[in-house]
Amino acid sequence: MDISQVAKQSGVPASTLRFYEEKGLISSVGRQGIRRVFAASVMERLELIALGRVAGFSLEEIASILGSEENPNIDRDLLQQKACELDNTIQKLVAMRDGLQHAAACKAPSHLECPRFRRLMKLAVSGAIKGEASNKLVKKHSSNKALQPTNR
Amino acid sequence: MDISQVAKQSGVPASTLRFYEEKGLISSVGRQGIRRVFAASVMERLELIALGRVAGFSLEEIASILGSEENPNIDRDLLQQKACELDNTIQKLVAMRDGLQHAAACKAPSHLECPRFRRLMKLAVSGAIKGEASNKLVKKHSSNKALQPTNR
DNA sequence: GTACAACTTCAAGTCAACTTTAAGTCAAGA
DNA sequence: TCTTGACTTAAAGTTGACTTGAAGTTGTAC
Repeated sequence: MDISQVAKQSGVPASTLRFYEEKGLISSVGRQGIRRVFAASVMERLELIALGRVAGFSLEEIASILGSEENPNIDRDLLQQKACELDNTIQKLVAMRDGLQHAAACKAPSHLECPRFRRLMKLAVSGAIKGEASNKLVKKHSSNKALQPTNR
Repeated sequence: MDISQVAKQSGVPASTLRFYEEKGLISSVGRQGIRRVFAASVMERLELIALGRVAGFSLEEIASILGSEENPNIDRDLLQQKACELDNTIQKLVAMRDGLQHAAACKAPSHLECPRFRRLMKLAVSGAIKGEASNKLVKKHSSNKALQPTNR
């Protein structure tokens, strides 16, 4: 596949594909003349990258999770750790979704005053402020300093 | 509360608090001389903001969800829409978490080759690439240009 | 009453993740 | 052969979310 095919099929702009290649997130199988040639499997990788972004991981983190295309990563501890981080995130988002949903239906003058909303948010919120930094900072920390507790 | 108290208790730097105030995300109840004075309720708001960030919303979106502190937003359609967006995100993240978790335990040489992993990811991934842009770009489009198609 | 730490504003700087631009390369059709 | 259009690189520009710095102000401890 050439870059424009990948771009068309994936919806990811060619400029982004080049950028991702430069960052080591994807790789072309070779060149035809000066032009990149991609394997079909790059599509799957792009989807995983997109997913990782939705999950709040940085490109650098995604790279470390996925490893190189030829020699994929199997750092099981890292995977498990990311799964945990994600699970924490999910729990917050679920509470927030429920909070939003309730707020949309609630007749209280302001959802911030609705006790149900506040209770839901309390659930979601525990540790959210420090939690927010988690995807970014914990990674940073743990790559610098080894096993820090998950709770920050 | 003065800004340093809020900063200390919330973990949010004073510079960020000023930045958030400038952006209309929080507001001080007044000044003592030149210095901001915050109501205790700002803590709750900061937690909601942090949560919104984790959920992948931009500060602008969060502002529109929360409304002003005195006159909070009750655009129920918006809340419902955000709840839906969040639900889509959550579903992807759940599949991804399960995928990561499985990959961490799986004995296949590379998780990209493990059929279970691939099946989980397929679930997560459907629409992830276009989905990723949703929180950011769809908002942009809809505020700039009215109804543009979701695909960029 | 004065020193000074902690606040203030405003402007500029940083960082990640891209996008855009300028200048060049090349395969293919008229 | 010559043009054209899709690719190429390298560098600069953009955006969102902050952070940092410089220069000024002020409440409080001495």
